[in-house]
Amino acid sequence: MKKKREGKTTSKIFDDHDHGMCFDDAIEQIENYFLKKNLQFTPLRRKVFEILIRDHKPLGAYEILEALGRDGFSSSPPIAYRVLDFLMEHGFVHKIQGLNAFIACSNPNHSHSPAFVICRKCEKVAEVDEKKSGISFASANIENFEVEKTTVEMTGVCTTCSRAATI
Amino acid sequence: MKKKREGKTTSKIFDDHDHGMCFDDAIEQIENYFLKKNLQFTPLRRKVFEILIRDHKPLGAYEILEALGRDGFSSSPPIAYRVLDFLMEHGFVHKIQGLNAFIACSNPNHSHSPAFVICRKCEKVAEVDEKKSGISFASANIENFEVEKTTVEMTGVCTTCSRAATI
DNA sequence: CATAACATGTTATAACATAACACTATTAGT
DNA sequence: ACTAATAGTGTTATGTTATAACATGTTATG
Ligand SMILES: [Zn+2]
Ligand SMILES: [Zn+2]
Ligand SMILES: [Zn+2]
Ligand SMILES: [Zn+2]
Repeated sequence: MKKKREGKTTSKIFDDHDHGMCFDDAIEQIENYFLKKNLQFTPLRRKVFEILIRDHKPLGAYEILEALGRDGFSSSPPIAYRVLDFLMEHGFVHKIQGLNAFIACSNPNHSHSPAFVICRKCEKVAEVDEKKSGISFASANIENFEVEKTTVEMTGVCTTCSRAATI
Repeated sequence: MKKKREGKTTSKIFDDHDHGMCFDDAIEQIENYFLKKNLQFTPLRRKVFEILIRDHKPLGAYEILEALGRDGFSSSPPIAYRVLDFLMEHGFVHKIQGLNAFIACSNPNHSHSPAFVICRKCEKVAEVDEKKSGISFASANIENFEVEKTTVEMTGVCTTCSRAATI
């Protein structure tokens, strides 16, 4: 019995989402990055990234594994988790904590503290930057603490879904 | 084989943590709230809250279950999850997504969007408010989206731990 | 080519969470 | 007080997410 995230259709992430780059651009960017950093963009890593960037929505690790299996790759859990960890280290994938799911970065190649907007009805997710979100981390200096990583997720309902509900 | 969160000592949450209220105060506040709202502060709910407020650190659901078992309560998973859901609904408990753990609220009885500061070394957690965190949600109005709930967690290293590392 | 470092494959298991249903206790009407 | 409805708890089973440990393959380097 599966939980959520199964038959949802995908399109633009929210009406005003800035796709930023298409599939090909994303692949090219990650290729260049790996080349520059002397990292191996192996078939497995490429495939995992392709699966995530394909329709650019959050996928659970086991959904990614299924997709890997369909494409002839091994599909035991560590395969996915290892590659996801690697891609996250280099900023090409983020984890959505509130969904236990992973999503391709909308804005790689510049260091950033991503924030996510998550519709709890259609489960679309948009990655937004500080300015767009209205959240500022700039002054997030807690006394006696060195912040290394921030998790910011805003859950709610997108206009499309709230309109649909009132029809 | 257990994972993290096992033998850590507890004291104040970070050096400058404002406890806000002691154990007895916390219990009194929750009692009053339940009374006012005509909710049942049952022995089970009281015990779960006591376990969490006792040393005021994040606990996994299964740690709470163990504590319940030790105190003569049933300790099958739904027991903990149901009570935790209930306490979270009413703002007395928060979930720390990055730790899959639950913590008693440091500032109940006023609606708030909590932010958490998490030391990845000692796993102490402080609940901070917007001003203290330097994060402002005030203008977090995303176009085409109604934000209902925010998750903000800042992970890093507290001064105590970073000092300990350089000795 | 040796060898070290990196990457992947595999099995097993840990850790976290919920579904479904039974039973009990409390509350609300009559 | 009786009864029905609701809320709370108990129990079993299972679903879901993630990691440990170790084996094998692959790639860079001297
Ligand atoms: Zn990003
Ligand atoms: Zn939506
Ligand atoms: Zn709180
Ligand atoms: Zn610390």
